Amino acid sequence: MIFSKSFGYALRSILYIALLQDEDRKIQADEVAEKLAMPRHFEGKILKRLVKENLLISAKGPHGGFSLHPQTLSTSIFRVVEITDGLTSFNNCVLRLRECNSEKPCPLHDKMVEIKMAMKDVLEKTLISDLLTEDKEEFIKSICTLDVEDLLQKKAEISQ
Amino acid sequence: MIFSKSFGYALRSILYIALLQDEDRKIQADEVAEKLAMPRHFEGKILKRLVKENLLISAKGPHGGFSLHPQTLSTSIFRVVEITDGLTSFNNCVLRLRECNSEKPCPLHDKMVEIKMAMKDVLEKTLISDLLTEDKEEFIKSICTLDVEDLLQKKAEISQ
DNA sequence: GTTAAAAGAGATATTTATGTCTCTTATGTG
DNA sequence: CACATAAGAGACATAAATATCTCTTTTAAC
Repeated sequence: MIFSKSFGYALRSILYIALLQDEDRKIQADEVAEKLAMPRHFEGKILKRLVKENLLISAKGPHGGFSLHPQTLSTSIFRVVEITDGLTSFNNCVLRLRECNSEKPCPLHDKMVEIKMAMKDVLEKTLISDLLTEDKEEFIKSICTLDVEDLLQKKAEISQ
Repeated sequence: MIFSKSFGYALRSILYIALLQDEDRKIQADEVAEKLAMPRHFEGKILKRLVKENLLISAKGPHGGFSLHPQTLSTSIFRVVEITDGLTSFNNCVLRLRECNSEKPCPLHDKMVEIKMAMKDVLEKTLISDLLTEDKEEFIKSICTLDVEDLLQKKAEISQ
């Protein structure tokens, strides 16, 4: 796969929190894990990392949980890839040759530079905010495996 | 990484064999492994697979070894990726959501289709023959970690 | 047909990514 | 301050990719 499974977990978590957070309500790791069908503690580590990287803000204790860092909506997908997968895909030779560069290119070098640049370009230009849509219900369906009705209802209950 | 380590081994092996094979001389797995610094038996499995997929031809016994299947020069890199890595990168959602498609797209779907198509296009249009150059010596340097002089000399000794 | 060379095949080992479990730390609330 | 809640952290487990080892099969050459 192009990106790790962790990347999928990270991005979906961010989007879920972006959509369902509220001034009155932070999102708990338990909820994210359950609603998005992720392994609870594995996801916990990813969220921790996202906090460390200033994409999320966390709060311990009762009514604690996660919320988006203010600047996260204008953060690129490329940044998320960087955090979960690192930049080796973009910086290193696909044939994994140490001495491959524009001076001493491997046979695939030029073709791959073309592909990588195109990919990087799309990822850098796509912001978290670009991925959110108006239709919350449809959106949540698109990143959840579970039914969404009780979920939106739950949010309504809490935020009122 | 975009492609597996196996892909690198496979492609480099094919290119090495393409370059150094001769009507008089097949290339042994031992030689490929040594010259391209690959783990001998892991590479053996990859070569076996390439034989099964009709990219290489093998011969057992003394003076046996591997040679290119006639059509391999006009085979695309995409085919090699398909053999070593499968097509999941191209066919599946990067967020690994089962129900992601053009009807019910995940938030990244359209962007990724764009990226994947661009990548697939380059890979399909790039043939093994496109990667080979006239300058054999430089070429071998570009896919080997070792010095090439004694290697070309060896070939000269054998093929005369 | 014996022998040596080389691929093929299967068992096992290691590494990396992913997943689970348990305990600790911090904090809001009564 | 006591307590419950939720994140954080570290030990341990499993799965998948990569790597190694040993044995078997095929075949050319004598």
